[in-house]
Amino acid sequence: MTKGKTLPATRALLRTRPKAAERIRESARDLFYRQGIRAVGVDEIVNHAGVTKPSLYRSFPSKDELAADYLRHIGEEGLARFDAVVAAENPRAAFHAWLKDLQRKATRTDYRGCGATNAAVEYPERKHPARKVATDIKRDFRANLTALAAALGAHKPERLGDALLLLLEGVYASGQLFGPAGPARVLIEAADSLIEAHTA
Amino acid sequence: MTKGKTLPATRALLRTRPKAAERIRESARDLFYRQGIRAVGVDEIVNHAGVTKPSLYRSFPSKDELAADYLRHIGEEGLARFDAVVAAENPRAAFHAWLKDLQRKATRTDYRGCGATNAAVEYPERKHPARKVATDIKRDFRANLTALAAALGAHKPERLGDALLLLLEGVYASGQLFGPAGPARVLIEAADSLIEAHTA
DNA sequence: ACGATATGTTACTGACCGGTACGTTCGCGG
DNA sequence: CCGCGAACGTACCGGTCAGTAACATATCGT
Repeated sequence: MTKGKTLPATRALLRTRPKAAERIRESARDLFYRQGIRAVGVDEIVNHAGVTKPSLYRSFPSKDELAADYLRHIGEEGLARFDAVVAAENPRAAFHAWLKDLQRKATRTDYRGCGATNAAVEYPERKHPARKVATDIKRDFRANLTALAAALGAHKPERLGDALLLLLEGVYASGQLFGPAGPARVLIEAADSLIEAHTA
Repeated sequence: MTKGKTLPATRALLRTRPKAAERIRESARDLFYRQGIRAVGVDEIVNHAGVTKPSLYRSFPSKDELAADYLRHIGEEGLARFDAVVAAENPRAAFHAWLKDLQRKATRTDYRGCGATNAAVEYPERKHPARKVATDIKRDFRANLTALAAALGAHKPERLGDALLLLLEGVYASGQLFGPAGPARVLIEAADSLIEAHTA
């Protein structure tokens, strides 16, 4: 015990996420996205994950933080996919493919929009953990759209980026309001019109 | 008592909405919009209205139906305002004014978007009373936008209407995500671009 | 085989949820 | 001024919410 630290390296290595926590994460993602965060209780999450409540609270300090974690995952995934578009050899084509993919998803009957936007709707209070993550995601997304607009040769990248952001948020919202025959069908031609107007 | 009906006219007149119910309606509108429907309990509503819970349940069968009533009010108000735009002498100018007004509201720090869209986010289940009203509102709104697009001389009114719907839903969502400096600032020029592309 | 770490089990808390049985006050017509 | 019904309040219900305490067991590297 003379100033012994009990193997710090081992401790660091064993810090890999255990199995129960990961199951909880996956269940939370599924349930939070499909039903909304407020609509899902922690009991439902642990049942779906096949674990018990104490396991949840050993890995996450609260339901709010679990929701924030769920949103962080959304943010990382979504922003990474968009970074690839911006950095693509042909940004125009890459963006077009990205739009087609979004259009396909947004016209499915069970589409639920953007989890981050939905979370901001559910938690208007700005200091809420989930709300804060959602706001950060959208800030980054907006910056990415500006970068994309620049890569597309826009005269005013911020303004084209914002116009595209309006369009995309519109797809997120209206995709879950109208079904497969919703307004998302005009997404690509509308995006093209905006791009055209900013690059002519 | 010979077949006496006890003054039917008087009864009909006294059927005017009593005071408590109207206070409840107003409180519900305020709280539901600002905080979201799920976030507001019936106790908070009746406290805000200065009445008691039984008064609420005498005028409304359930919280869900009160939420549906709140949305019906939103729908009537919003659709009436938009009908005036479509039927205006100069639809283009009337729509422009409508957009400016929306832009002004959507860039306020406490903006909370469209109550109907928010309700659909909070209640994905399609058979929920609030969700049903929200869906109806959006269906009518979409039809109104198509009518507006026709009045603006669009070659394909449905497609311009849908494009504008995407833009507007985008304003609703991003207005509450970004503050006053949000992407709603490009709303009018984006709408003009879309209209231009469909009327050229 | 050991010790540490991860997980399960059970039961519980206090707060809050939507909703209701029942008593009380008010206003108006006779 | 009485009586009667409409409007409203008091007090409560069972259920569910997020979160926790205490203890038993499983798993794994060494």
